[in-house]
Amino acid sequence: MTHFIDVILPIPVPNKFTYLVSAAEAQFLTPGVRVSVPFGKTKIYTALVYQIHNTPPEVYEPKEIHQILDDTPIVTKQQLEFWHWIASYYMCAVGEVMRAALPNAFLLESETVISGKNDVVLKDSELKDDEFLVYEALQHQTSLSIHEVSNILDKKNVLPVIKRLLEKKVINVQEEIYEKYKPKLVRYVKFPEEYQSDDALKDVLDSLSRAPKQREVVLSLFSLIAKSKKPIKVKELIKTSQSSSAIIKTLIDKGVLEAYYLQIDRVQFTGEKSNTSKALNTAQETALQAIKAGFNHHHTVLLHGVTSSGKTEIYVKLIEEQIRQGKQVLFLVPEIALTTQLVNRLQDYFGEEVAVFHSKYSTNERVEVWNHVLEQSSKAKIILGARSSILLPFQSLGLIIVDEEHEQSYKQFDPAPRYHARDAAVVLANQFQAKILLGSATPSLESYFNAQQGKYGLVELKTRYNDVLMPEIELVDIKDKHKRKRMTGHFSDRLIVEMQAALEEGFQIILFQNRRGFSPIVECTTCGHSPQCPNCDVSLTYHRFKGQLRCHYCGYYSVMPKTCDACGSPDLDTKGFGTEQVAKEVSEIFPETKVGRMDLDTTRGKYGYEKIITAFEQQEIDVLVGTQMLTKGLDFRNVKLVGIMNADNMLNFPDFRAHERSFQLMLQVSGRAGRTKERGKVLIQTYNPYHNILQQVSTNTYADMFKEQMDDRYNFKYPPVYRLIKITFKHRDYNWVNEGASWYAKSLRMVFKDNVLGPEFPPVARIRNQYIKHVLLKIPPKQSLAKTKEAIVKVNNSFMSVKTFRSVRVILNVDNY
DNA sequence: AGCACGCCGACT
DNA sequence: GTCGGCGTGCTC
Repeated sequence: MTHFIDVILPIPVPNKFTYLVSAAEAQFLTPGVRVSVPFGKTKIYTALVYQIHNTPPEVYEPKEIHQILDDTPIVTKQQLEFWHWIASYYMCAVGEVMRAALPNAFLLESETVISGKNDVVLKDSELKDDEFLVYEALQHQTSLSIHEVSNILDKKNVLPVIKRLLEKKVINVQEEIYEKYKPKLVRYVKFPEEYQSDDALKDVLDSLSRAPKQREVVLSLFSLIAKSKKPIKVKELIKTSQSSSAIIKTLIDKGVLEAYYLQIDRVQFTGEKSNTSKALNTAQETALQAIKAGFNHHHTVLLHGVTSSGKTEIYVKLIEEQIRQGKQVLFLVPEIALTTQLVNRLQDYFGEEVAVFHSKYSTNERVEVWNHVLEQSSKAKIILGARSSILLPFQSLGLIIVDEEHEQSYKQFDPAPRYHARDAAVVLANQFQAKILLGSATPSLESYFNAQQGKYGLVELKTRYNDVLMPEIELVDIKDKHKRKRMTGHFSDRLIVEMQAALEEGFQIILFQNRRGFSPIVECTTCGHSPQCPNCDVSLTYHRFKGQLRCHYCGYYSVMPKTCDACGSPDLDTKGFGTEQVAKEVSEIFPETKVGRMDLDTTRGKYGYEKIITAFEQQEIDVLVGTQMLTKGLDFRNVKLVGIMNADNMLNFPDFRAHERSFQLMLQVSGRAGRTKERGKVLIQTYNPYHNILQQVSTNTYADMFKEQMDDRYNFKYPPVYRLIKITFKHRDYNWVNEGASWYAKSLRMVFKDNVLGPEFPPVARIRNQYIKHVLLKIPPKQSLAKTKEAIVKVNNSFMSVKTFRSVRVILNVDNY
């Protein structure tokens, strides 16, 4: 009988691929094991075994696999099932989910390597210049990668040269694959067997009598060993004996010392765990009991707890319970880089049982966390991570916590799979029969709606921890202030007075402006021209610090012109304002204060963000100006005043969730004020203080906001009432995008009638020289999702079979909000 | 996604 | 006349 395996390849094609295996291989292989397989004419790819069977494919001759890469599965059955759910729900290929899930180091790639044949002797004249260079290089090196060849020849396309060399039988070509994960090894030293007795040691010391430094090292090692049984690191020995690695090397070469290596984890927890979690106050205890009760009827419970109500302590209690039962816990956070404080707190309670996982980790670090989770190691009982951590190989998941569940960053936008980690986590939890808790001070409408519909349990926590009062929120009418000339730059007299007071009392201030840069656009006062990005349809943003105009979409920049490009007039005006300008104005109004800025520009480096946070925590900064980064669950003790510079630009954003978002953003920023005894104050500057959302923010009435927004969503058929799928078309050619999108929309309309919106150009219709058009599909509450997606796939297939449209990129985005 | 194959302009 | 550019189509 012949044996075959179906494998998943990490590429965006919908189908699986079938390979031929021997009986022995079939016996050995299980789903979830990696194999390397030949694919296409030359390449070798890493594939994942999906199933083993005996049905030969009908229309093609399968290839044999290249090699088996694992003894045991690195991906669990549950993961494979979950991947398929993601692929089908979010309309992408399983291969794309695989690519997103597996740490890069698991995906071995082949590299074409060429080597010289030593028996050929050629006359120079037989080779062209390029060929000769390669030939010569191979006389010195045994092998060269394609990349190295291209460096030698200093050009991109070297394949023709290699082809010619191959034809002239000067070289051999082969594909090499290599393991990417490298365990981290640390060098240790010990005395070799023969020197371990005291007598032998004495001899050694005598022999080193004329090498005092070396003698010193031997004595140091001896005393270190006497002190503890632990292995001695080379580093440690160098330090205690005050020697150098050269001296140690000499001793090792002499055979007096012996070096050996041990594998260690890259990510290690070094602190102490305090072992006891904090006792809960009455409100928290009530909430905890309510959550537990909720779990009796629902898999999912939504915890709506106001800012600084102590949600984390409740989470900790729930986690403890799961750990006691030997279960794994997944703690999802919006962006891990912004939650250093939370990591520290959890490690205080759980020590090394907490594993952190996020995209900024190096690929080797990710492999280690992956393996810990897979092996149910004690080092990964609690996984704290950003959205991609739902893709880890859990074995015994008992609880998922989704903190700040309203956060947008749970939704993946650009490469597929475009999944929403919160929603996918609900499915994942169900798969494990685990519980899932969604927590937020400002729940998303969809979660609150689900709770109201009885799909989720709901627990509300309305008092702040330690009975701190909610901050007092004041709306400042800047239209009126402008009229009465009470504005200094972008600061109203009210804001200045409050800032003055807070600074005098020694408190810190946070100013929120949801726009980076100095001022968004530059405009010529004579002709009205403003400089545009050459690659995108946007005006460039002025960044004063570097004297640059920059594009926030593609990264293009140019120097700030002295005169208008269009008419040559020197009168260039700046319109609107960003964080940089706010910071500058603060230093002008309060010259004595130290101002810090937190936005994408200032937090770019790996630790850029932490530096600013620490500086603010240690009160080296008095006033912190920032974008929405400021809202991410930071806990600053000494902030009394929060100023929102301009509420209107958020409210007027063209998106059906602009109001919901503004409410969330403003309340989250407000929550940064007055986290200790002193009651905090929030000033919101706006042109329209009578806007309902602002009223709801100022009275902190989530219920009103929810009711009013839900009315809109019913009326205008938006989520959570209707579901949305956004279809994006991209191409370099304007006409192709137009025609493609229209054709597609027309086909969809045949099935879905009025529930198809567009095609429409987005506000920025060209990014990186690609034109963009959107079609939006609204799905009524009772319409089957599966059927809808089938119909879309059908339309998509006929679209792809039209030759002229094929090069238009089509992106399907399910739940694109 | 790669990557090979295949068709057109700017250079020896 | 070739080299090298990029546009199309397939991969078990």
